[in-house]
Amino acid sequence: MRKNQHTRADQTRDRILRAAIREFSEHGLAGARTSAIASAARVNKALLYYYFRDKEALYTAALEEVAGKVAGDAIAVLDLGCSPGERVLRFALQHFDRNLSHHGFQSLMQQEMVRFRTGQSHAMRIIAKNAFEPMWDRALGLVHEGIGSGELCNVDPMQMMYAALGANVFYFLSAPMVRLVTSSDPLEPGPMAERRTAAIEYLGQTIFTDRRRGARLARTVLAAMPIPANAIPERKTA
Amino acid sequence: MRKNQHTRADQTRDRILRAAIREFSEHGLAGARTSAIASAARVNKALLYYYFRDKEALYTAALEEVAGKVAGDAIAVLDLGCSPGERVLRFALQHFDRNLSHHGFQSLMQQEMVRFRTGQSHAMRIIAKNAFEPMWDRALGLVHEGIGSGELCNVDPMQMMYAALGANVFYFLSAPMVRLVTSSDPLEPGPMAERRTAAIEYLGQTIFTDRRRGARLARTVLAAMPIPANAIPERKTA
DNA sequence: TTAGTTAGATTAACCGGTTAGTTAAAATGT
DNA sequence: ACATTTTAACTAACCGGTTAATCTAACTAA
Repeated sequence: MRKNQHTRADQTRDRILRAAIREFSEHGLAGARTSAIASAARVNKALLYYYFRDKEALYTAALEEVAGKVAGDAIAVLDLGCSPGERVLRFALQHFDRNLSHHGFQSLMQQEMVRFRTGQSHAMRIIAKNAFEPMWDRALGLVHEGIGSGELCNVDPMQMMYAALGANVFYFLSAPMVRLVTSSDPLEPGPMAERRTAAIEYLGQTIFTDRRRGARLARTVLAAMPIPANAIPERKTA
Repeated sequence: MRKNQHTRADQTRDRILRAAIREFSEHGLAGARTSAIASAARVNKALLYYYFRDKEALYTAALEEVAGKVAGDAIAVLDLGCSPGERVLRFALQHFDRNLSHHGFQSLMQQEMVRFRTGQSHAMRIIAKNAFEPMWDRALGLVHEGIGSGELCNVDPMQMMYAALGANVFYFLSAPMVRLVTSSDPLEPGPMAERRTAAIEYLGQTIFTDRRRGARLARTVLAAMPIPANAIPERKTA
């Protein structure tokens, strides 16, 4: 079960996968160029087909890699030792931070949702079962537990999740438009940090039965989880 | 300023544009096939190039059409005679309904956001100025007014918008995944109607200073705006 | 008459995928 | 210990299909 052997081959495969994630997230399946992936991975184009059956298999592999990592990180947070309510806050904040530091991942997922909805996608079923179902079950169970113990308000867990995660997705999705329409740039460190704080505080004030406790936990969580560095900076090509 | 002349030419142009919107929203700029657009519009391929310079110009035109319509509809709601708070609720509900009945539009916008963020897109600047800026200014002004009159809670209008619209976008975006992960389908009429109600009621309870008033207005708005028919049904191609 | 439209052939570029071959290192034989 | 064979990793060059876009010539409706 060794996943990351230090052999040269595995390093190469990994380079290809990373390059693929980037290319696909920026251009979609159809728009991505295999030659671009190859050169970004500093590899000959034919080598892509040595490691992966075809373009779509590479795309699927990229998707699974991303989904696996996202779900794995999330589950680690969901299994923390603190109270259910605090874990929900941490979960939401982690989701925000993932958008911030790896928003290529999020683009990839979003594009795949569109692709799947229009009825072309085998990958989705697989990553749903392997990655997202375990995560989702845990998240909903957690909210359930929090409601049971009286910590969280008694609302449909699903609806709570939409509120918690939707605002994050929308913030990053609309950022380019907001930058053009207003004079400030939501992706600049200042506004970003403000929004990050606001999102968690808002959540703390709305999902807890004891608002005061919610506010305090929000502050705790924000203090415990620092703003991550932007791991994969955007390259402005055009 | 006659926009929709009844001449044959304008009808044809319109058919092309509609077909383009659909094709681009389902497959993206790169994935869309001009031949598919032509045949969907029941038109010869050469005619596309009679009306539009090239594929990208057609794409841009499709985007402008969508943006214009969205912003126009939204502004009509924002300029209604009722109180600012009620108009915000109507605005949010309209946004939900647009996702429901024209979610091709939303896909198109989402894809373009990704495209723009990675630095390829002239269209965005144009539609931001012409369509979204007027809409956005009005929406924010409205919230401001509502806060001024004491109807709405004194929170950053922008943050309120993220909460109001984000959950909607995320609901539809995640629907395919949720369908696979849970046993219920968010896009079925039942869950859909439930979510629609929940979203507006939630908003009513969180943005108004007088929660009771918010709840009442939410009911009013829900009663006044019926669930629209799914105007552009999905065709499952694969 | 003329703007709108079709049919279909054609071109040129692009791009996914293949092929045939190279290199390096590990495995094997002696 | 050294020669050899095998295997895995990798590359340069190319092929064939696809696709956007053009052109010509004719047809049709207002």
